[in-house]
Amino acid sequence: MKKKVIGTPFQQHVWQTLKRIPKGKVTTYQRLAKMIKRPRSARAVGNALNVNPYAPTVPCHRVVRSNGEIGGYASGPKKKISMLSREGVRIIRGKVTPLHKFLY
DNA sequence: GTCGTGACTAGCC
DNA sequence: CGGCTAGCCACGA
Repeated sequence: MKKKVIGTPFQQHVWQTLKRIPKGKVTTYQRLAKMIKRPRSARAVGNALNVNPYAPTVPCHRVVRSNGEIGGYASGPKKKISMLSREGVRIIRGKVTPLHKFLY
């Protein structure tokens, strides 16, 4: 079994950082971008998640916007809300509440 | 709350 | 190889 999915160091870093987030916690695109030394690449981060070959391995549903909004999800925003709600994250009107409390 | 601009990468022709 | 477009976005006015 040789999983040689490299893609780009950028994407790998994004996935690795996202994977290290504990359950019941969430993060924002901007914060995640800063973690990977690319504070201006919040977009690239979102793009990386969209193409992530580790879909079930990378909890992309734990990533929300800085505004606390769910943003989007490759499998459907409803799914994202359902998963977060299932982990104990309170979603009100499609937004994480209180976001700061669940921020990693 | 809305509008417009900025910054980064991947994919396609 | 070179240029252009789109994306799970963010911030300031």
